[in-house]
Amino acid sequence: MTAVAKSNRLSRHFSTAHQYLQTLASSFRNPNLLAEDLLSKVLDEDPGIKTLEKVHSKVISDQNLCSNPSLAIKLMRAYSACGQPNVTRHIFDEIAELNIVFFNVMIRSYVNNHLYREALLVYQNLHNYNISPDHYTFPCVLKACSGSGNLRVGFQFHAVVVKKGLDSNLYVGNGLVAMYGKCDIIADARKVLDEMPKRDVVSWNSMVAGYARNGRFNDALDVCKIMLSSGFKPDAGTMASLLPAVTNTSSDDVVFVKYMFENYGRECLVSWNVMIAVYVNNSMPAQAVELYSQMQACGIEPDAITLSSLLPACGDLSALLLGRRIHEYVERNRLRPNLLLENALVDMYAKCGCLSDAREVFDGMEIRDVVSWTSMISAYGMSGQGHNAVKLFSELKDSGLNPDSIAFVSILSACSHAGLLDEGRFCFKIMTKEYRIVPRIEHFACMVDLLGRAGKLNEAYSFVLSMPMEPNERIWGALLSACRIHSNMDIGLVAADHLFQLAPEQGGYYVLLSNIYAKAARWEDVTTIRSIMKVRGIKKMPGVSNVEVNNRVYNFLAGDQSHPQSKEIYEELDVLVGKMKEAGYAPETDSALHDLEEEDKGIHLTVHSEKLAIAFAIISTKPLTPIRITKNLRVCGDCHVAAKLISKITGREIMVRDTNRFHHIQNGLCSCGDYW
DNA sequence: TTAGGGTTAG
Repeated sequence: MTAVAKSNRLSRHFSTAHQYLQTLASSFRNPNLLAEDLLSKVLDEDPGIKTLEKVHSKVISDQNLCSNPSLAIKLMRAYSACGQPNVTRHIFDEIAELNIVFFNVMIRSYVNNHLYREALLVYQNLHNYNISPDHYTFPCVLKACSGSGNLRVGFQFHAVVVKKGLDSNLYVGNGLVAMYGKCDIIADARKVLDEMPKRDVVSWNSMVAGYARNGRFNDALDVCKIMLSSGFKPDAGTMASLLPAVTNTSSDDVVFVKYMFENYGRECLVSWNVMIAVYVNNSMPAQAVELYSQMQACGIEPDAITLSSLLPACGDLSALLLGRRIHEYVERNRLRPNLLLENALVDMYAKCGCLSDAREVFDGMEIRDVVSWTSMISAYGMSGQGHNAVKLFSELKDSGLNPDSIAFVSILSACSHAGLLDEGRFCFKIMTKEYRIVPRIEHFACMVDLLGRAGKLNEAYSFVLSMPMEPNERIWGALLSACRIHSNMDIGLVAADHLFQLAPEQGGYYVLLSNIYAKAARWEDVTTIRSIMKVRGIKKMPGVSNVEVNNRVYNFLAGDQSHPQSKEIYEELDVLVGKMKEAGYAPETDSALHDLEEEDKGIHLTVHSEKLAIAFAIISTKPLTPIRITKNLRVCGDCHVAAKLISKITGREIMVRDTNRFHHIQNGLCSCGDYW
């Protein structure tokens, strides 16, 4: 009986690695059972590190097994799969008679563990043993080149491959296409592909990936079409390859990926994951959530990648109930620890305004990276808890991790929202001096916002003028916004002038300027701006408020009457306004003054989208249930006052997330301290 | 043996 046949026979009797191990002891007593077969089988079954170590010690303790090359190779592979390439190396170094297979396994172990330099050094060592690399060696070392950005060595390998006549090998050709694609030498990748005598789906997908990572969606698409006409069926890998080209892209591109998904991918989890990611990366969170429910209806179980992709959509939509369900699923299916997934959970809770839940996940993490810290810092920042953000930022610095550029955007923004002028200035200083991070325009925008909100308008303006790059819309926007808060006409006009050049179609800036004029009682100028807007056909983006009630997200526009319970909603609002007036509420009836970021001028303030969403939540949920609103524009001053009063009248906690931040409103007070 | 799917700011 051959070894394979014996092994197959054994595998019918012993279905798990655990059973093999249990039988192992008896195998030494029973000469009819070969220890080699048993150990070999255990190693083939993806053993965990503990099982692996047991097998390893058995091998070491037996003279015959110790010199068995097949077991040695399997041990090397298994350690690599457990993320322990150093142990793989240790075994490799002990082998008496090395051959190309040992070298290939060693190189692959390093590459799979991202140790590209080490992999290339092992390749160099081949010459000392007079061993020639083969068609298994090159795909691996080519990957080491692209992984380490070592294009020069990549070119050398290509020359060696041609010299050895290995360029006609499918795997080597695929390796070359992938290497050139990842090193952004797309023309060379294409040349290799075109000259390959034989191609498979991996060849095509590697080319698609090359174009996609260079943002060339149309070329990637053309390759898909050639692939189809050559008789190859795109698969989940094709979709996954396309993904980098389909972020913030046109709706046509999204439609095409959807077509691929519908026709070639509905069977495979990876395709669902890609399609969800495409929706999320193109600001289509509702479609991502919808697709996820279809996926569940099809009986396809999500994995950690599905959920990490979907959680940002929950955050965007403030879909807390779905977010919580996902969290429960993660716990139930033991998907933790998983750094990316846990980071996504922290962020989801933060975006849903659940700071304590976010902190609980953060505190429970075994390993945290700079993304984890940044998510938590910005969670505090968004909620106006600047001091907590500063405290956590200081802990991040002490943790041994280095805050990166994004972490600094978060902390600067947190300082700005909380009016922490000195702390913000300090952070900007250490970013450049201590961490040697070159400030990007985002950092400057945060500083302008910080200085401007705090009333240091001249300093903010000087800061803008001293910037090493051309100020953009965000910079002037932050300055104009600050000028409105502090009624600074001179600087406000300068900022507005730039904004009308940079973004002439953005209605919001015209409104901000008209607010400044109105506050200065320059009514003629207010009228002029209104007429300019009318003549140019400039409209404000309509305000939309979302509220999650009974597992569904409802949208409201200003003056919305489309909801089936519209009559009850307006009746409730009337009752509330009555009570609010008793409590001293006076609507800001002067349109120019309250016209911050709000909806259509023709509609009365009481029917702003936030108010409708609040009234709907009140009649649809049990008393004292917290209300969570998400708005696509900044909350207007009148709605802020109204929400505070409603929280006092109804005893409800009201959380409003607008484009900038959170307002946690309770018992008549807001977490922003009216600083926003 | 080869490709390919995930998290953070503004």
